[in-house]
Amino acid sequence: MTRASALAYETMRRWILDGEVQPGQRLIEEDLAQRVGVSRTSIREGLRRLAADGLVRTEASRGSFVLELSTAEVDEVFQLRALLEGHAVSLAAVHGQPADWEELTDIARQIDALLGESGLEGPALFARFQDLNHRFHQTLLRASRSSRLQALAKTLIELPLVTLKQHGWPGEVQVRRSNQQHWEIIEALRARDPFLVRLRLQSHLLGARPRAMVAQMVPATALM
Amino acid sequence: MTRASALAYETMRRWILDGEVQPGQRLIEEDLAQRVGVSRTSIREGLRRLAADGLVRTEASRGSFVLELSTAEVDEVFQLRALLEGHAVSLAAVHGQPADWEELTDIARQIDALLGESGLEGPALFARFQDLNHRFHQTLLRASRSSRLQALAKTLIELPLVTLKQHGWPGEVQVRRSNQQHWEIIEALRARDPFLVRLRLQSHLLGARPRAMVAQMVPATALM
DNA sequence: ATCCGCTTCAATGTACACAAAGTTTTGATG
DNA sequence: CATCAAAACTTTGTGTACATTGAAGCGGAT
Repeated sequence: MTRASALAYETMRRWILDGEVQPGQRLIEEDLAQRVGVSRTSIREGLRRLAADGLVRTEASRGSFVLELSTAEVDEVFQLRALLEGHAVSLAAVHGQPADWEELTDIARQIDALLGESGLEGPALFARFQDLNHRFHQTLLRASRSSRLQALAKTLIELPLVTLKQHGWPGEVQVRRSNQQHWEIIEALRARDPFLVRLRLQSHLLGARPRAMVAQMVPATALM
Repeated sequence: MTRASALAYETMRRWILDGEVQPGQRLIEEDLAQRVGVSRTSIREGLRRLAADGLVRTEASRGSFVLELSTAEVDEVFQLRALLEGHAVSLAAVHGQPADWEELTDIARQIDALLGESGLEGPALFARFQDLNHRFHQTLLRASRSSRLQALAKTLIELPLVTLKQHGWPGEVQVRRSNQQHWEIIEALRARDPFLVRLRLQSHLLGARPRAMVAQMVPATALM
């Protein structure tokens, strides 16, 4: 995959993740080709990659549609993330290097700094936090030294982003609590305690689900 | 995706899983188009789907290559299977229906029947067992009622098949032991015991790894 | 007025042709 | 004989035209 189809893929991916196209919306190849400025061939290739990522669903001879996620499905994704990322941090505790802890520490510091800045509110705070938080979790995955696990989790992490605008932004309080948990995860990693770090990461993820979802929770015994 | 590209995908997929093309082998689009009897366009679409499944790796402007898996990577895949399928059976114990248990029982009976047939040896026994075993695990996944989990595990299950011919066939003794464990898994499901069934499934999978791999094992604490 | 079937149209699926990139061969030069 | 560069060739990437399919609109019959 080179210039044109990569451009198509990345452009459309951004549109979906940034909410510029709505969940459930039909994507028409000809339109996309015009808007991105490449041929339908490259658009199609991009759409297939997005389908593989799970960000669009393609029905034969009927077109492609932006992913829609019900609340229950978002919850399902978070549970799977807890499972996979829990395993990842557990591996990270064994195989990770001090350089990994440094990187994580750096990100956590930047989030703290964010909270220190006065005048940073709602959408702006959220966007910056979102980005740093994403990097934190990616770094955790990389520290597991398992590229396959990393790939599996990466796709899951992105899915719920399509519905973000519907859930509203988390408040400053929640960001603060979230980063507190990041510090605790780093601590458990430095101690190289695979059990503790797994539990802390799973609490972190399952506790972070949007409030509306908690009602849809599957019994806890099912996750473990 | 309709006739031509589906044909391309399924044909090539079969070639890879049946070992008719070797791991690491380069796949040339023009050749494939001729052999399958469709245009390069459809071949390319098939190749992209195979890449999404992980069965081929595509390098930009350089071509597509059949997946190669080192022993360590096969082991990694089995560990991830243990993680995901362990979770799946745990969910199945909660959400599964009697009809699911019946289906599993039926498959286990067929495997027993296979062992009863005299004169069934090496390759032939293996092929039949392989198929039934695959159906057993697919049924378990379906019983979890989590389509996403099912999709994730499905791709993992197929990966090690590309190297099967290198590992040789399991003996009748191993098939017998394997199916004994299937019966135990069914028993735990009927009892709706999510913990026990998870442990039994994980033992089943990790114990079934080819002997050569055991040397490459990651410490058990890391899996949990 | 409603339902069925036909026509029309819009969008996807497939093939092919040309462009770009990479690899191999060949030949000249030290 | 080895090395490097340029040309020829092979293969992948992209654009465009045509085929097929599904959906929507129209018209007639009951």
